[in-house]
Amino acid sequence: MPEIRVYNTLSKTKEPFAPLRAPAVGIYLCGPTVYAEAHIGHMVGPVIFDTIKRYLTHNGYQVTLVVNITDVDDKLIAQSRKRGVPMSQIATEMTADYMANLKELGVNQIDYMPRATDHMDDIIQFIQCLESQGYAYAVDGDVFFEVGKDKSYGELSNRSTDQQQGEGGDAAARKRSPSDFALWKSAKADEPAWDSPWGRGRPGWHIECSAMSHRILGETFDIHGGGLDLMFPHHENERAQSTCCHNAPMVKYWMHNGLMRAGNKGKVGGKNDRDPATESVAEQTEGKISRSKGGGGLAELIRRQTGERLRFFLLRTHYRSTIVFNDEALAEAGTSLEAFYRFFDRFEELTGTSFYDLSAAENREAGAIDPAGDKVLEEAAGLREKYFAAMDDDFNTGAAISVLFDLLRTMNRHIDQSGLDKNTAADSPARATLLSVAGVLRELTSLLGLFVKPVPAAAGGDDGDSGLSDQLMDLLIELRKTARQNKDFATSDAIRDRLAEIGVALLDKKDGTTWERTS
RNA sequence: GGCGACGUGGCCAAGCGGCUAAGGCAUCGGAUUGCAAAUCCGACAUCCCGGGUUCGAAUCCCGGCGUCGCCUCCA
Repeated sequence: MPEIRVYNTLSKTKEPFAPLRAPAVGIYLCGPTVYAEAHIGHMVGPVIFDTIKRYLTHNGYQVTLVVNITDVDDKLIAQSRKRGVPMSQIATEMTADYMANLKELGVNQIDYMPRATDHMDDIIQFIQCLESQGYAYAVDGDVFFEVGKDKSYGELSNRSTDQQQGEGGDAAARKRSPSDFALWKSAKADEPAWDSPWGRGRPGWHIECSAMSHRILGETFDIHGGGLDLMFPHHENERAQSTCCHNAPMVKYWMHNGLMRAGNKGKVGGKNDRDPATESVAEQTEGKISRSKGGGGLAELIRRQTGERLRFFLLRTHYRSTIVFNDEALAEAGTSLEAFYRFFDRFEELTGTSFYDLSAAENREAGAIDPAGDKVLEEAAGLREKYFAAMDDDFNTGAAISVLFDLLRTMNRHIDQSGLDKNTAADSPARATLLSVAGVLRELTSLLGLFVKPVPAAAGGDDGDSGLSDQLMDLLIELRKTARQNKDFATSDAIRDRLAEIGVALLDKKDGTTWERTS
């Protein structure tokens, strides 16, 4: 098995990936607290871990990926009051929004999405486990974790306990130390509540992750992921809870993805002439993206940009680095994606087969190709190696994607140089070579969750009269063809220019002219 | 104040001590095309600054400057 290396936040180094119970791998990714619509930043973790699971699976591992939904929390209660609807309704709505966004981005590798409210028994048992071992104490219906009892507390986020502020408010008086945090919060009269040994109440923020990861993945599991902003206090507290309850390490590898930032890098013309009415959310709020700053509306963003473009945009950069997000950057990602779509068209024209219908290799070994002296295949085999080397190295999707472009060039060059066209014999070696290399591209892009299905036709379609548009276009192309044959280029160019003005591009190719919408 | 990340061509972005510093966007040449588009070929960086370690550093260390994040809710 090839060596995969993973950056572990706990050790601050890349470590060889050696799962506890290979080939089984357990991954727990912190999902959202569902009190508001998701924003683009919420997708970074799901996309990278979806990709990581695809990659590990391809390498022979059997991965269980868990993404939790935290559906009970102070913010949900606040939202519930504000809107005058039950907390559960808000949770249901926002969970649906989150899942719809995941689907649009091609995130389909998640095995479990446990909800905190479905695991109250596990949560209560977990707190009892801590209480019985002296790590937790109850005061007037609240239960707190005593941070001072955990000697390894702070190791993950690299802080000492005397730096901790801990939550203030009315709970402060009941805590033994300011850095202690709530495991269970007693409920006020109008708050959602569950019965517990300490009275009616609800879980604190971190305990649901400890309880649910334990329930599904066990006391110690392989990978725990989440955004960098969760490292403290969330993950530090989770780790303390789980480690103390089980007297065993919680996680072998802690992986944290970088955060996304909104910004105007180009800023030609400065900020003054921006029109808030037409700007995206990202442009309006420079700096950190968060719900409290108005982030959100991801569904709308997806509608404008397509999920694939967003996924590609996220994968272009290494998962641990900060991504500056704005419409220009997204547009650039879209532009570079076009080269693939054009190739897919070209491929289909030449082979009569849709790239999307090619089947990806089952696993890493099965995908290997035998060049048998073919220069083009040798090149492709080398590029495939390069791709895997990049992915083996802490899932370097950015470097891996560069290989995709190399592969594209290899194939286009091969088509150009071999003179392949749609009349080439089906059993010609040049065709076979193209199909082999395309097979590699299919394998490598599937691993990134890219190009799994054709992009929907350009927005603003023809609705009812698409048949008519096609017929009109056929007519215009026919007329222009005649003009060109008569060397009447003034007419042929006029047709093309006028069509361009109304958003239709004509593309003259070897064996005919095609058209497409440009706006 | 404490902790941490980052600074690579016009822009984005790989690189983790040693091949000619990936790839994308943009730009400029060339092939191809009636002209375009697409495609292919080629051009375009010594890596924020200053020291140091080393036979050798974009890559390690120290010191600056700059940007950003966490320390309170946050993917």
